[in-house]
Amino acid sequence: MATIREVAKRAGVAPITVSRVLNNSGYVQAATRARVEEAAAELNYVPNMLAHSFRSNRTHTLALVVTDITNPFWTTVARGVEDVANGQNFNVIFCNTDENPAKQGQYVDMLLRRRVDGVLLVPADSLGEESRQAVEALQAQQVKVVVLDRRIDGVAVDSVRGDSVGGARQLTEHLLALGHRVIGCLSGPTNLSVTVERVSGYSQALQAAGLAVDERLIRYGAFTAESGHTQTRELLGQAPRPSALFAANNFLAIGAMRALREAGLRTPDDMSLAVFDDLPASYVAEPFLTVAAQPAYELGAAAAALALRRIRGAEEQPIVELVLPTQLIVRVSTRLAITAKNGY
Amino acid sequence: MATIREVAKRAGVAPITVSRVLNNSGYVQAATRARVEEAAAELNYVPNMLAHSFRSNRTHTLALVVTDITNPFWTTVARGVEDVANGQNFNVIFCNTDENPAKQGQYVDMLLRRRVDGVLLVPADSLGEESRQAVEALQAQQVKVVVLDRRIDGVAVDSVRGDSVGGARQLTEHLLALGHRVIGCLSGPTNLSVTVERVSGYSQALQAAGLAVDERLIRYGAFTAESGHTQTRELLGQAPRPSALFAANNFLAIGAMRALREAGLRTPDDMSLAVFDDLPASYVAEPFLTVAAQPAYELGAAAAALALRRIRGAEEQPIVELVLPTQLIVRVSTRLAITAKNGY
DNA sequence: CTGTTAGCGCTTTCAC
DNA sequence: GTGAAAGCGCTAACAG
Repeated sequence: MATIREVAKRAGVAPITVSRVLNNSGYVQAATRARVEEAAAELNYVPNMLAHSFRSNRTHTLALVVTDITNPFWTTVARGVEDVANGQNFNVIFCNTDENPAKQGQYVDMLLRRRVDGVLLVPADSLGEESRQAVEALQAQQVKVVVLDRRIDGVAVDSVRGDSVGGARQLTEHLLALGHRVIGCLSGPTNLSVTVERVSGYSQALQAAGLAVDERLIRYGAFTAESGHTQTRELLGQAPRPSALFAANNFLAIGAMRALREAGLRTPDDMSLAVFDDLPASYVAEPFLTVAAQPAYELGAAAAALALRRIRGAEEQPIVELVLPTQLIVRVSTRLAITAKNGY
Repeated sequence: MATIREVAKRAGVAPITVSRVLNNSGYVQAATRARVEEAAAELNYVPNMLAHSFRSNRTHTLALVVTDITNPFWTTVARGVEDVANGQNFNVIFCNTDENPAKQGQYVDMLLRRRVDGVLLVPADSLGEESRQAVEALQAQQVKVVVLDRRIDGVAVDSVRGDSVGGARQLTEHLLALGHRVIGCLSGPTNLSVTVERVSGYSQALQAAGLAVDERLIRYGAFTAESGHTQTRELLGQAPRPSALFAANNFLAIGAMRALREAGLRTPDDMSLAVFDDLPASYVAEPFLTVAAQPAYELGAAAAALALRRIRGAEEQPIVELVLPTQLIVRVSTRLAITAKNGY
């Protein structure tokens, strides 16, 4: 495997000149450049990026640390990241934490050893101690960090996320406008900012409508179909029984729909369902759920762009906190309460 | 940032001893080891994997080159890859080719420069020239390649894929057993082995049942919802009109369902639908489609394991060609032809 | 069991 | 514009 030295010899120049040609750095005469390029081609030269990275301390690598790439939301985010990164000659390493801070910590160590230039982090426990430490550990080694989707408090770091409060409020307002007065809230783990914010958006909408927030109607759990199933069963088994559900994430909604079906309830006839996060159009033949859609691709793309900007040297710029709006898409899983079979 | 030299100085040993401790290579006395570890901890030492990789020519990195990570099938494969890789201290770089051989070529160049240890490649044009060249270019630089999902002929390379022929035959036999005699076939690009094999499985089942293969019933296109939509409309607009459809991939089925709905046809009452590839359970509230499910996670895991095995030095082992069986899951999108409204 | 020497392939620094 | 020298941090090869 040819080295830069061999190319230099063949072109009759010094290695450094070859380096300058290949990296487009410094001035090289057109004729010299041509000779170098010819020599490189003849030798089938493949630059050794390891040596390059080692020497220059720049790996041209981003890491995307998500909870589970299997969730279509993260998949779409990932695609946005990859497209932007690839466009700027960066590669992306993917990591799944499964919402596990310990696993997140291991990944952070690995990424530190690897000297990745930037990390896009979806904190496993955004409101906990460990995620903040992870960010600080990364930043201490000059790794550019962008916090994705969730908020971490008490640390100066760029962040990109969807408007959880706004989206939840939109959906709840929509349900209220349809006449629903008893609205169940399915949500996630309490240590995540998105849970807190979405429940908060839900509560805000109720209060703005002059309604009291009934804690019995708010469930917490995991952002999974199983948890959505459990939470829904709990809500169905108690009084007051809701005429509509707000699901704080797509998987929760899937579980809710299963529980409703098992209980012999139909959506939207017996129960309206409004959901945070859409499913990609290619997954569903007949879009059905009323959702607050986050711009998943754009979130990923923006986060990558932000990280790359810092990596290119925008160190002095002020911290960026990007909150992208959600889009309310009314489909057929929600309907007027007055027409619902249960009489609300 | 502390180096191995500083750790060595602090521990009163030579750098190489520190290296041996950190890499668990060679013998080191327990006491020495303890001192080194203590020194490393005190200095908050983070090994420089760049230097390590550069020197040892091993990056501990795998690349997964798929067509589009946004397809839930690839997402699941990716998860399998990542889990196995991470378990052996490897990281994974993801690349999307969008079925574009040129993009694939660019990625291969990049991965070559990066000196990744292994590449799991879903060839963009498996039956074309460029994918074979990509594999050969990689192998020429000692990169371990595993071809995923699709077949590339004429090159000695490990491969892992689902049983396309068998799965397609299973589904078609199922439709035949239900009494369907005119079965449409929606399929993908002709330059992919999976297209050829799935159409072949479809044809085999027909022939085994003593039926002629009617070319008018076989459509080709892209593995997308849009194409499934188009292909279905074409089939609906011609004679003989099928009473059942076989879709060679999940996205095709989504498009087919849309086209059927637009045409006022219901599944399975007016048209049975059997599909290659399942959707992950967490995406669908009510699993509906009769499918031949590929073990997506296992495919990814097996491919990663195979690559890692080669990387660990199983150079001399014979070429492995792993074909994992599909599982027929009969749900409610297929039914007896005799009961169908169109009178078959 | 531990150390010395050398060098991976490239780029930084300084000279011309 | 181009080059010579030095060295990034680590480990292979060989001593002891």
